[in-house]
Amino acid sequence: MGRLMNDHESDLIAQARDILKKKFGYDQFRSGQQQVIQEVLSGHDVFAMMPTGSGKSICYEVPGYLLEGIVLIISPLLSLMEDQVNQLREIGEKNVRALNGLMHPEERSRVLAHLRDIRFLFISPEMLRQHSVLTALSRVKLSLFVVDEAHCVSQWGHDFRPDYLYLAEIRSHLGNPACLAVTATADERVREDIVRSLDLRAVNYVLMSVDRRNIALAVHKVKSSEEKIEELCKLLSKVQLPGIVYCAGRDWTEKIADIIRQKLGLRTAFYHGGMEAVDRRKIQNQFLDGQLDLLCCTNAFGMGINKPDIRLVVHFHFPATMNAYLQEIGRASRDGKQGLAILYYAEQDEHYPLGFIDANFPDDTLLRQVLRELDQGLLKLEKKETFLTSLQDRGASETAARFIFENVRFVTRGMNYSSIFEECRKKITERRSVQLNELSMMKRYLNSTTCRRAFYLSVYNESQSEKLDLCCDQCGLSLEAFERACPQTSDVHPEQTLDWHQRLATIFRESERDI
DNA sequence: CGCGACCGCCCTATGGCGGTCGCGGTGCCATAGT
Repeated sequence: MGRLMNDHESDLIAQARDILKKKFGYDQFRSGQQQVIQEVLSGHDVFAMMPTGSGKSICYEVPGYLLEGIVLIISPLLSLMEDQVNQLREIGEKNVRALNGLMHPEERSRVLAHLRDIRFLFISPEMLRQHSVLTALSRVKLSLFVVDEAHCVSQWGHDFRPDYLYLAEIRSHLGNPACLAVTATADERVREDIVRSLDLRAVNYVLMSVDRRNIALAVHKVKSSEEKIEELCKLLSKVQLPGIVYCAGRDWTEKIADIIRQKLGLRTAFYHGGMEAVDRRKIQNQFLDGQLDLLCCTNAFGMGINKPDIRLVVHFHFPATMNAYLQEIGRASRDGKQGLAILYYAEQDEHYPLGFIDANFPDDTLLRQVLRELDQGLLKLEKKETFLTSLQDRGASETAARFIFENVRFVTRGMNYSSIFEECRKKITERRSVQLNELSMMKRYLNSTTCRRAFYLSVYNESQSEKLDLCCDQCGLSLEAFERACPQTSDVHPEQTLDWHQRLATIFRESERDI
């Protein structure tokens, strides 16, 4: 950073620029890319925080052509992997493969048998822990160990997807290739957590601003869900679309999609983790293709989505952390045009995140019971699936069941069960307090009486450079002002919009009658 | 934590009320059994 390049380094960069032109057709690196690539080519561990859409993938793709060996990319979602593989195929790269559980076992073996022909290999953290995979990979040279969407390490590794916490061990087993961790959102605590979990050494940080100056922000405090729906309808008839509505629960995504479709006639769909993979793919594609005006979804939607013209991100319920919030609103207006992020907040909404935090961990009674049964040999860790099912039968969530499994399995023989209990308790208390702290930061944002942007920037140790015209509700932004600055274009269902004004009038007449 | 679904109670009606209980969001992979 700021230091002068030596001859060797400038030579590498010249080569990198050559690849960028030849393979990807770009003349210049975008902000951040060159710095990351330079550090990667010099063999350093790099932590990069770059906004989505800034060309994160170039940062490992270009080095892939200059370094000897395989670029291994750890990717959190199978659908994302699929997209990433296709993108590389589109530029004519044949030596790119994914390795995951959806593949036929035979095909998987074939990939492992011909690793030397591969330049880019996409893989899930779970697959990476398989013996056969690890053995095969340890026999070849890896040029780079990329952790894509690296916030998952911190967000999911400690409970939801524990395999994320084994990446450091795996990397060391694979001869410690240089590591590139990339994400769009990680505050300082999350960054430290990622660096520690991945065991990054002498790490170079490339941190770009998280400020999305073209997204106006607002928090709208209400009393009830009914009021939210009313406000949402009003909003949707005034501002530009397409948009996303984030809800805390699956049921709400379906309910809101229904209401919007009926009341406003907008092309609306819902999306959540309870749906079949094919349906999810279908809805995602429809949204990307511009066949939908609005998508109501849980936090299942969004990772790896790069649709440039999303104009609106609504939070019908607030997310559990500021990182998640930034991640979600950051999906708006990637094309640089003006966008809007509006959050509806009712105090009772807090029960969602509180409930989620609770469901992540076993309660004391279950924990004690399970440990006693393990001690007496009534339960066995050797049969993982049986163990997990047994815990879930007693009311533990899948995550809580796995929490016990992961934390008990490596306990040394000499340890007695009451001290294991205390160890687990300690860990639960720690993790819970981390999550409660993040929630309380989120609540501070919601209740903030100063500039929203200044607040979230301060969470990332940044400060605001200059005042924006369309900043946030605390800086005087009103829906009317926003509407004036960004009038709804009439190409989105004008007849239904008119229809809605008539219906709104009818609703008001009806409610007057009720009073 | 707090919601909504469900149950049982009231004691002669098909409803309303209060208590209890379970659930809630994110996704990999395996393996057993057809």
